[in-house]
Amino acid sequence: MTRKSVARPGRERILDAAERLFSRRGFYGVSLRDITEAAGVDVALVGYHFGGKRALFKAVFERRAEVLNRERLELLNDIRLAARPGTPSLEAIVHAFTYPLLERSARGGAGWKSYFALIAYVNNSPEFGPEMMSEHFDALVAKFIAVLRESLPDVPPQEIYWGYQFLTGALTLTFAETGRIDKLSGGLVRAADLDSVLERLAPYVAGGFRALAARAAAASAGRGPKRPARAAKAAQMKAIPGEG
Amino acid sequence: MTRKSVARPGRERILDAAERLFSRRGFYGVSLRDITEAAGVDVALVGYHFGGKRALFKAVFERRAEVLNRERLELLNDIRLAARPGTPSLEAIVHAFTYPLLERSARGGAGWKSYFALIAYVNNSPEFGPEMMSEHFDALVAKFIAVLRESLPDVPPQEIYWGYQFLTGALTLTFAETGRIDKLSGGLVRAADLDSVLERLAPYVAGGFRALAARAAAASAGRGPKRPARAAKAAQMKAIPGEG
DNA sequence: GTCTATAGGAGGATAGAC
DNA sequence: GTCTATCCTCCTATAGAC
Repeated sequence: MTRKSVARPGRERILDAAERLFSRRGFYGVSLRDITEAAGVDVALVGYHFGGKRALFKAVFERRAEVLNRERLELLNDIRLAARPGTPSLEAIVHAFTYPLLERSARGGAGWKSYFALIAYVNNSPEFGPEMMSEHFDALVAKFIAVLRESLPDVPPQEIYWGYQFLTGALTLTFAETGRIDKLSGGLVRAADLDSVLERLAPYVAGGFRALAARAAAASAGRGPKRPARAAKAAQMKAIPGEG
Repeated sequence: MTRKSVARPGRERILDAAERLFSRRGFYGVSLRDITEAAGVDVALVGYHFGGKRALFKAVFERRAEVLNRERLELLNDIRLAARPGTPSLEAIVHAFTYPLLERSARGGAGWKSYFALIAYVNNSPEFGPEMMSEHFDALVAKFIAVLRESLPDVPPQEIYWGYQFLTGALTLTFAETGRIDKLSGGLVRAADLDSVLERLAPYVAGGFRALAARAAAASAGRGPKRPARAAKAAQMKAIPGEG
């Protein structure tokens, strides 16, 4: 018991502060001075530990990614075994995909909370999104999509990808916790109430997938019901003057 | 015909350039010098026309908001009249909510394309989201939610708000067009293919709302099926050392 | 590992000429 | 409405002492 409750070393304090600040104002909205001041260390330490600002940003993003992926993969395997010889329900698949994230955002502490807000920022960023999200999460996402396809064998793969895209959009906006829904609902619903999200996101998304499956089946059965008739008025788009 | 095809005035060129750049790198990722250089005007003009960088940002956001709201409200009224004496389908409501946006992002030109990417940025931003989105869109959103409630009279209002939250998350990630889904699907699905989104988002979301309705009905009928059993393994959360 | 000091540039804003 | 010129702050990065 030579070093019980050692002070958190500078490197970790920088990561913590960077995580918190990047998640609120993005990569460019935070200076190294902001971060190191919040961390209580000197600016020069960023160069020493990480090399530069961008490298620090990536380090923050990577720190918690693998923990999550391991846990999500375990859950996915659990439900596959439990469903044998059949396949897991859509609800179970989406639950396994989202539960480790929502659970940690809800009860993992402030660091995790910030981390998921950062995920929301990155996932919606044209600059960082494709590169950073793909690098750390696409391998796992591909596994989930494979299981979704097993559970929806007659559904064209495009439908699964679109369904996943809508899922990840809904999920990441939830992580952002901007509080807009609080205001909109007059306080009836709170963005921070992730237990409510946990109860609802899986059925919502499963319902969405089933609707896409039905739509695809109808569309392939001869000319089925296509898109809803567009109101004629919508076609008259008053462009801003001078814009093509 | 005294001034046919006048050169676009400086003020508009600044707005155009700012819209494009802000949508790609966010508020802090773009300097006034970046913007005015792209617009081909001097930096000082931003001060003259808008007052400052933040005011410019708000001006960009506001420029196209009311055009959209007017059109969406017209569509909403159209479908309400068409459905009389009943209420519109969930699909029709979601379609009216999203069609004007997706249509302009797809075929409104580069300015509109950037604008919706900017919406994605703002909607997911803890700093700008609640204030800017609420100010310009909440009045309209409240009207849509009212119609959703009419169409789902037995569903608790919280469910409608959650369903809306998931909808707006899916929609805004679509606007971001980061291209991640292109890579993930091996090119089978393209983020820029908004016609495919237009065909799928309304049924997906409608299916989601119906699933939330069913869940709420089951939950209120005595202790119905609660959340899926949490895999025990998920509880063991290996925290990062030192984090509470 | 941590700090001091500083280089060297980029940032937003604005006064004032035209 | 537009540009020139300039102020002063803030930025990232790094060399070097401890």
